[in-house]
Amino acid sequence: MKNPEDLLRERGIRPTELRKEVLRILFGAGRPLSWKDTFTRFTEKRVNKVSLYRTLSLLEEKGLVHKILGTDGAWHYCAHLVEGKKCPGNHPHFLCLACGRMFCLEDQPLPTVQVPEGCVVEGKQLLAYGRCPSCSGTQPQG
Amino acid sequence: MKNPEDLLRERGIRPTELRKEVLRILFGAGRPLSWKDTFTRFTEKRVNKVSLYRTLSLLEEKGLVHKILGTDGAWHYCAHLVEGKKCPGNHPHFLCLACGRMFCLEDQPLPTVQVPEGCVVEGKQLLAYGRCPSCSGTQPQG
DNA sequence: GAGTGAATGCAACACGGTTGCGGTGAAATT
DNA sequence: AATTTCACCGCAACCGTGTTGCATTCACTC
Repeated sequence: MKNPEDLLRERGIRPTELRKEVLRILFGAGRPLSWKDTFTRFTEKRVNKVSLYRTLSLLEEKGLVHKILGTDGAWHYCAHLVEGKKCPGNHPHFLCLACGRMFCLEDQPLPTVQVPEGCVVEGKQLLAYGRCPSCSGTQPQG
Repeated sequence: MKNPEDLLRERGIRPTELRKEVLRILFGAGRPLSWKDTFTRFTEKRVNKVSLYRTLSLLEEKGLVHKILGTDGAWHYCAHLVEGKKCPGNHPHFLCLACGRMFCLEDQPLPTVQVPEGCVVEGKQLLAYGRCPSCSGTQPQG
């Protein structure tokens, strides 16, 4: 896997400490993180809230991460790797309403959506929500 | 079509003027309206913002309308009729990023989503977004 | 090392939505 | 009809997510 610095340089983004650390956090999580999730993982280093918002937006604009809107109204940013490549984001997601964690459902494609004549589709997202194994009380192993 | 008062009584909801008017607005629109959309349609009568939020939430809880989250983070409430029955909401939606209007795509079902073992799905939503015919500059008739 | 512009930090704001509480008014009871 | 009751509504204040404007700092270039 490429290190955060190289990933940033490839895209013409100046590889600052903040950006590298955010990438490390997102790749390390392996699932989409909200701004809040990311913020709380800066325990020691205390990051500025605006800088974090700007960094997440930048990474998304430059195509290094993808974002998904949760039913809680918060964007979740995802940078995990799939078969060595950055997760492309074109798949459904599952949001746990109890703990707020979001998961990528990478094995499934997004369906084709038929839109009315003249509509131009720029993107789409499919979100399932409910309870994750940890929160449903019906975990496979008891 | 039943009038708003009967619809409310059937569900054990006290049929106040505000609730009847909100239902009239939502049924009249024929597409999902945000709080803001609904608010601005009270031009003459000026409604309290909190009461409108509470009314929309109540109608949704009681199953008279369904709600969809837009990429702008705002909920859209829908109460239109399909073949004489209340629109059930289990279909994709299209959101115009330019004008903010949302449309139901009733002819299509929501796909089945395979979730990890132990996950409990309570709901799902499929949102396509982009530009509606009025905003895309590619309308069928010029 | 000086200059330059991007990146960051700070304060304040915008917007969608909620909470607490007090007043009002319609329905039920006497 | 008067009283009681309680849902409903309105007001003010607040919360969370995210943005904007501007000053400062930092890193890269020359």
